[in-house]
Amino acid sequence: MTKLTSLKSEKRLLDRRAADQIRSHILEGVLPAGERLLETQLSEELEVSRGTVRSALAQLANEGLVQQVAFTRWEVSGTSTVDAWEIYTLRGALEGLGARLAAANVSETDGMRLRAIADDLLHAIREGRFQDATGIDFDLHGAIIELARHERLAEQHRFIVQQVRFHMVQSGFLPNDYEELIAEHKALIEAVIAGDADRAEKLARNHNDAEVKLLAKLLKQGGSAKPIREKAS
Amino acid sequence: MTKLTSLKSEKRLLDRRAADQIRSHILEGVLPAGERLLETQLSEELEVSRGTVRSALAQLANEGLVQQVAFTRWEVSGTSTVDAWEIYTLRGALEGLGARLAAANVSETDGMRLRAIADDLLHAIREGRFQDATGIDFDLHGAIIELARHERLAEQHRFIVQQVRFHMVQSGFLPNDYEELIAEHKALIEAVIAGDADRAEKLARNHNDAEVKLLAKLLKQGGSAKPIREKAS
DNA sequence: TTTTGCCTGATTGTCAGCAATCAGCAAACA
DNA sequence: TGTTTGCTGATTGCTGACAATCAGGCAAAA
Repeated sequence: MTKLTSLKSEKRLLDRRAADQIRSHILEGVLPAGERLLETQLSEELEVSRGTVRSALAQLANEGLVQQVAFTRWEVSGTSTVDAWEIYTLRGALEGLGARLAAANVSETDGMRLRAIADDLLHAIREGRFQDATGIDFDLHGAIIELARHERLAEQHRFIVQQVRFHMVQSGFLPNDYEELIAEHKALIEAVIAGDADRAEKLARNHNDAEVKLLAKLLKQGGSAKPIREKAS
Repeated sequence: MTKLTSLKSEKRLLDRRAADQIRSHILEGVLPAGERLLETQLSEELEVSRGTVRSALAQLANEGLVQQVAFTRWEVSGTSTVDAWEIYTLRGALEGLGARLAAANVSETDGMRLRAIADDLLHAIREGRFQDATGIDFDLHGAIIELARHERLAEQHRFIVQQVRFHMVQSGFLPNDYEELIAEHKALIEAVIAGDADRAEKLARNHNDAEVKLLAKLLKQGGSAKPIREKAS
């Protein structure tokens, strides 16, 4: 007899599924920043009522992917340089805590798992599959956070990773030095596996430093609050 | 002609106001953990439709104050020792980042403002107004976060502070050494004012250490997942 | 006595329609 | 010609009613 699994997760409610679909479209760049979202139109396309769409949009607003102007409009949010700076600094703090806790919890099988993911990442980069590499990168950080066994931290981390993806889609941002990326990851997971909490935290926090410093520099220069177009044509 | 002010903030939408009311009741302990919430009953008491109540409950679920079992029930969430450990560790990480950034931004007037709030706190404690003191304590930490000029951090901080309040209400927790509390606050704000980012971060992170260590100890001993009653009588 | 199946009242999930509000345009006016 | 004012179509906010689902009780079968 194969292991049975709860059906609860399958039987997702309509509003959740509607949110899933709209979210995918946003994170794949089909719906660009500033794009207006009409409740009626969405309800027709998704074949659900307007109330259900409203509930879905409210969820996405909580995730920061859309924003509403009361009585007027829903639109896809835009991410500015300031937003990017916020996202990466917050990510550093969260992953720092995660790495610290992970180092305290890590088992031998956990360590093997981390090394396996890092290996996948290495291969993806070596073979030029950069799209895959980005996904595996997130997986690796997610795996470390999982080891922290901290539900709220995991929740916040999922949120911030989604924000990172959101910003990457909108800005077309990609890592520019894959060799350094690999080296940093290797050092981080080895520190976690060694149980060196201080070092693991420091490495996790510094992992985004290149981006944060670049963004801070941009802010000092231009201070352009919202370079991404705010209104759809 | 007196200065006019925007009505936008007043004219809050019905579902937001409904959420505000229910939230107050929960955070004041009127609605204890595990208390069942009926959409129909709430809609009658608040004199709004069930749909509006649903929207309000969805917001509170996002804030972690209530939880729903699909097709079955809404209830006020309970906070366990594990939850408390999560809340305080997360708080440390967030306030650490906040203090670091605040130290980089702080102006002279900011410093005076912080010292004034710390003074209020001192007086409240000396005069035995411990209820007020708790509020001023949160204000002080909020003021530091504000100096970080980091909208997402501020948002997360508001969330985690609400969780702290939620847990305090449910567990009846209160600080036990006010003298140490005062000393720690004083050291923290002086480090921020001095612009010593490293020290400010360290102090902010260690501020919760006493609680975190106590909670970690409790977890190692009992490991009671959910001591707060799960179901209402 | 225990298990199984069914039924029922209660509660949540979804829908379609009415009410409130707004942005933009056009007419009236200075 | 530039500005104000009132109108209008479009869109969101809210409501009441119907559909889907569930927990618990009761009775028949094992």
